[in-house]
Amino acid sequence: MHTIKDVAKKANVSIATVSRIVNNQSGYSEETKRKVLAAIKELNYQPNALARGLINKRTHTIGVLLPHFINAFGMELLHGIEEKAHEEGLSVIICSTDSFGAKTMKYLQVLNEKRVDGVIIIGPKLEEEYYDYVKRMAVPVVLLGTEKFDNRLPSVQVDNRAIAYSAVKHLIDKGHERIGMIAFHENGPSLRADGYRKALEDNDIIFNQERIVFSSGFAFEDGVHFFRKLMLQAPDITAAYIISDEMAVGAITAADRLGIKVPHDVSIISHDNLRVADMSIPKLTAVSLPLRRMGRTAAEKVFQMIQTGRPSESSIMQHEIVERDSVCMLAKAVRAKQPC
Amino acid sequence: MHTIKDVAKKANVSIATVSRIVNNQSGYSEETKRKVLAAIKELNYQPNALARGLINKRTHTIGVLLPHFINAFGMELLHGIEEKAHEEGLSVIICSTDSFGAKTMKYLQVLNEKRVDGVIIIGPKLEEEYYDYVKRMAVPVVLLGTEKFDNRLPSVQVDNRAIAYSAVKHLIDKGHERIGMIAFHENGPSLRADGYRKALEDNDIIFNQERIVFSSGFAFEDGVHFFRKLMLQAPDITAAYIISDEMAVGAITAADRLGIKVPHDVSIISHDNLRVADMSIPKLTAVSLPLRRMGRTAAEKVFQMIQTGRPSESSIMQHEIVERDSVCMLAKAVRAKQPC
DNA sequence: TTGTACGCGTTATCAG
DNA sequence: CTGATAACGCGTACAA
Repeated sequence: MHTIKDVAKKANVSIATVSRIVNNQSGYSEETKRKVLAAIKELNYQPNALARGLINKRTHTIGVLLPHFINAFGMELLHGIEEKAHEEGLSVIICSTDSFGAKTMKYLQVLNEKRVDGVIIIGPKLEEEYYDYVKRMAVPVVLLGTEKFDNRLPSVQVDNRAIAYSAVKHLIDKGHERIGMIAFHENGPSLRADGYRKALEDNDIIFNQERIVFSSGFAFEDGVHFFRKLMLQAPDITAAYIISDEMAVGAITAADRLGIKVPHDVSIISHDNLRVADMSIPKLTAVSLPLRRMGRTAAEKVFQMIQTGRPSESSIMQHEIVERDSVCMLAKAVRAKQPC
Repeated sequence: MHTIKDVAKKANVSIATVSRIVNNQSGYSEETKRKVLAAIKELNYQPNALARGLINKRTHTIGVLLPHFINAFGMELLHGIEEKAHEEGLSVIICSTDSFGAKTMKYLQVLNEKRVDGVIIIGPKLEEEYYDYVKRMAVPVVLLGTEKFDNRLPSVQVDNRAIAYSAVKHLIDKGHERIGMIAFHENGPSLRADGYRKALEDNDIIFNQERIVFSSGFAFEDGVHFFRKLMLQAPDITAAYIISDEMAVGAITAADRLGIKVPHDVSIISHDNLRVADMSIPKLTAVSLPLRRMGRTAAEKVFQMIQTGRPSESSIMQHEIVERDSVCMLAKAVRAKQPC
């Protein structure tokens, strides 16, 4: 591995001159430029980013903390981040912290030692401990998540209350009134459950506690388990809002075993709109989240913050409903005609 | 951000002493150690990895090149890599090169400039250009893939011919003889198609060109498209080997539209055994690849190479067949009893 | 046990 | 236009 010195020697110039040319500043003749470039090519010289970072105080590297690596959800976010980051000349170091555990502080330290230029934290919430640490790191941090948010730090999110509202409203517009929900069990009030309730109230449908069930996860198995529970508690529902695609697929499987036909007997609208939504039978009508773009936006924010030095605004991303085959009109007259 | 100097000053010792303590070498009294540690804690000192890397010539960072970021397949590999790498104190920089394009050389350069300690390249094959470059980088490189392999570099792979053989054999053992296959279209002979053919021959079943169809991708849509094509070309098959889970799910969807019941009319065995395999209806019988472990193994290899300085052996990982509900016995007598 | 001083590969500030 | 030379933050012989 050759250094700038080797190049200087081979080209018969000083290292300062080589540096100028490499960083294309001004102050050299065409002639020397030619010589130096030739030497660089011949020696296959690559500047040492460590030395550069040491002096410039910029590493062109950011760190991404993401819990629950496995699922497609985080994947999409990460993909968006990576894409945008590389466009801006930033490398990304991934730190997968399954279920946001004790490892997180270790990762944060490593990122700090490596002097990353910024950090993106994916996750539903930010532990106080992490917040204190990144604050001391004094580098741009942006939060990327979908649940609560922490307005001490710039973030990119979606409005979960509005999303739930949209989803339930969609069901209502299709003629449903007895609507169930599989929500996520968390400490404190759930924004999604709120949105669900509000949508009902705004449409003069009375809220029934029996029709909402709280899952402990977002996976397929949770879907089959909690859909069964839901149907036991509220057998009269004609539709359900289920907060993840995988769970929705699980629900369809459970329904199948229960002899319930989707959407004929009960319509299902899901959340996220990942690839599976398009692969299930029937295809899932879902609230679509712009995951990829959210990742890109987060990367864009850190980049801006790195450039300007000033904090960025938070962003709420738009969602939309993608209609497919898991929801149908309730009215019997219509049902006959609809390809339900 | 404080430096080793600040610590030295605050503790009234030299930077050499601080350095010794930080890297816990020997040569200092308990007393000074206490003082220094106190100073470190107070100033919240974190060694600068750039400066360290500059002098130690080790960055404790590896790069991972992976094409087709999106799918769950690469995800699992990446997860395994990340897991093991962090266990060994290595950070991982991801470089996503959708469809292994021109960006790859750029990424390689960046990794080189950042002086990563090693590189893992995920992908079906290694372009000559990339090979030349990584060779000049003179850092450990391991290939992680599933198709061909390049014995100039250590790799971790699976034996695709053996896998296809197993899959088809499984079908044969279940009484099937007219077996179709959706293979991947590539330049040159396909290992999987080979294994398929060999399994047939070994069991005295004549190979029929019509029963094999070549897909241009691995996605759901490819599955629906090529399964239809397959059924058109070879309507008499009773089983099929399909080389990706997503495609298999697509095939089931296509079958559904064609009025073909899986596995009742045609059995399906798929490849990879990702999460979807467990989520489809019926659940997919599949050849399971130890993706996560493959990732871990790849990381382990680079780590070993970094430590020892000598090239590692290549590994062929074992596969297994996970029986679920998409394959059933052919014999009619049996079919009645089987939960097919 | 402890401190001094040099080098790692760059960039930037001066002179020339 | 060009070249010494001092940082950047750290590890490590070598000396004390």
